Amino acid sequence: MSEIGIKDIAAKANVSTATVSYVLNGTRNVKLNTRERVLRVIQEMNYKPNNAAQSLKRKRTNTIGVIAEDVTVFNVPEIIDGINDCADRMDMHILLTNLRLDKRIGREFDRMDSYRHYADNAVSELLSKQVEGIIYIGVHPRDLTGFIDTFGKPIVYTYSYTHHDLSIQYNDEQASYDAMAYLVQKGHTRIGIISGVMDSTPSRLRFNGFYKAVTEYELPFDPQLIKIGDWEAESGYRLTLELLELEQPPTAIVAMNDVMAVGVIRAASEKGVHIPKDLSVIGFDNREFSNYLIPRITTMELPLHEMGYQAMESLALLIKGEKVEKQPMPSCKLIERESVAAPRIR
Amino acid sequence: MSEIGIKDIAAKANVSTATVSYVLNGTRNVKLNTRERVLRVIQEMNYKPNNAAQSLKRKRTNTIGVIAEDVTVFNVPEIIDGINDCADRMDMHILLTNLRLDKRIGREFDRMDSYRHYADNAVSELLSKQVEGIIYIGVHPRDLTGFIDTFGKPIVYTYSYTHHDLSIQYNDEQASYDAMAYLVQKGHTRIGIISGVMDSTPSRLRFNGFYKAVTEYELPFDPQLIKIGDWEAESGYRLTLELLELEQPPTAIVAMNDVMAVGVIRAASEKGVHIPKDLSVIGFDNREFSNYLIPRITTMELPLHEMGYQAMESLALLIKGEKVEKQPMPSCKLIERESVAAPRIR
DNA sequence: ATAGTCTATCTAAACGTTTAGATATAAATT
DNA sequence: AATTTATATCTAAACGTTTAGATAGACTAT
Repeated sequence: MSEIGIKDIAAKANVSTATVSYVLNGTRNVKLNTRERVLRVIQEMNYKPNNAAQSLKRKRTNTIGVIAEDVTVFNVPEIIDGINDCADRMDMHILLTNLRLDKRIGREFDRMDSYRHYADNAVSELLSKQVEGIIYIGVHPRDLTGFIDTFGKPIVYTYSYTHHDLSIQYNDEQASYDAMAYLVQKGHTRIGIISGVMDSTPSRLRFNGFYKAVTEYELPFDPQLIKIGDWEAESGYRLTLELLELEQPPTAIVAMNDVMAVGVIRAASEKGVHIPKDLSVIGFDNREFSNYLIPRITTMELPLHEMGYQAMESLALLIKGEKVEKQPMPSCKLIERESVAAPRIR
Repeated sequence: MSEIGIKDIAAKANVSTATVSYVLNGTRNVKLNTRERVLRVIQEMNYKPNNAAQSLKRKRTNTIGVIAEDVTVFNVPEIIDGINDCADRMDMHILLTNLRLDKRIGREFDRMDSYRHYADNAVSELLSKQVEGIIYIGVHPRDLTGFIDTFGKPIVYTYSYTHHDLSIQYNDEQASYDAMAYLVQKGHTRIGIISGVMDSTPSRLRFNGFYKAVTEYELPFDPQLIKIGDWEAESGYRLTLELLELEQPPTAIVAMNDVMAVGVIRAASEKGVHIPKDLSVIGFDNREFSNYLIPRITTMELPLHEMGYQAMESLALLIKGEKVEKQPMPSCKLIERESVAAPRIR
């Protein structure tokens, strides 16, 4: 702790501590003369108010907790950046807790009790730290809601699908629809889909967008074109091979993430199928590598920064006790690169 | 704030607040009987000590500040993960500040005063928040040292080269040497280098490792094989083209980062040079995409987690006022993949 | 000149803990 | 039984701010 306190300033400036506090916070008028004197002393002595004391008295910490399931997952830093960006403007600070879920309890999540244990702990510590609210970044927030509500602190979720009022998400259905629309506009009608695991909400939503496009554009619907992947590159590879072996292969493939798109490229390159001349590919996520592959992948960028920003905005509103009306979901943005072209005329 | 305080617990459990505090902190003996009673009441009322009050009295916040120049830079989250991992074990919390340097003042850093402004602000706020120390993650920490030392709080730098005692870095020279040694062991003697920008310390250190290997293994030294890049893919592309046009082109290339290695691959693929049969490539960083390219790039992985962990460990020591003896630098690890093979016999 | 208004500053209590020292009770020693 | 020692608990001050209410001085309106 800095050893010098408001008393030292008051003494040296020949005023009461109250006056010092007033110039610091601007809560009452202070004569220009004395204000300047106080400010000078503060400067000279390098005084910084003790935030612990302030928080105690003010009953406000200006701090929120951010719980991330794993900060090293690709989309998390960008979200944090968005949160931070907004927090900065509102003079809020971020107490970060990284659950390290994958590393601690493995990828299986078979032991949800263990997950709850870590999550509860994190929340508990943050609450004790007097955070004014919490933002949760991750895909496994179930059950957390009830727990936190016990303490009457607001919480908002990002990057996760909860039934909780405040779950900030991007418009997944629209994104998928837009990807299809883009391909249709390029002239494609036989479009293959490689999905993520079926029990994930993004997969389902993206299918919705897909079907919506199929019916709206009156595309011929062929169930053979729909392949269930698992988000990993290998599944993209394997399923593309299957797609290419079809009697009438698709002229374009939508992979529900860039990682699987990598598999598509690998399969195509092995089979001598040229991308984009023989086959167009669209990915999702705009992962950095998507710009480094040959060809550079056209992909749907997720509005991560915006999501973080919006989450912080909503949380701030909740903290102030204001109603937060549902905002429009931030939407994805198509990044056009080299992996899409018009289909060959046969 | 949770409305219930230690007084409420004390009242309901028929003891003084002191006793409650003792059972909470274990600072004095409390009869088993009463301890249990107090604990029960605490449970029932869902009481969490007010951390602001605790900090104020204890003069300890158990909080450190982490300043990142940009959390979205690829290596930062992993470092934060390491810090967090260690902090967890020591019951320390992390107050995160993201400078967003690139986004705020552009990539030029021509306005270092502006940088100082943001950095100073961040430090100032953290100090006011009573952090017990600071970890700085970034490459531009100059001048910060003096500023913080003013307040007598310890600071440790990561991922940056300072003359400050406590700058946690990995062994760059060794990494470069190891990369060379690996290629030599595969049979290469004509090895091209594509460096990062010359005025960066990593570039210089990696050159040192390179020269060390050249002399130790008595490789023929040809200045034509040394190309100065700028960390970007395009430079890797352009310089590889130059290298391939040499009368006697190299049989292997070390690119000082994976991004430039992408350029190497692009150039090779355009020229019909097969990797790894005709040309071997090693990158640095083990970026995620390096595993998705064709071929998968063999690369040097940076010990980011370990650096973060070590930074936190050292900081904790400093906070306790203990001397921290210089630890051995964490070293990089070669990730063997598909981009290196023995050179063709001609 | 007197009362009323403003303005600038001060006094002192409060925020919710921790903790040194006081006190009361029980156990051990004589 | 009287004294000492050990154990369990209590009392109250302190941590460094903020802020309601008091006070004093200067200005305004009568």
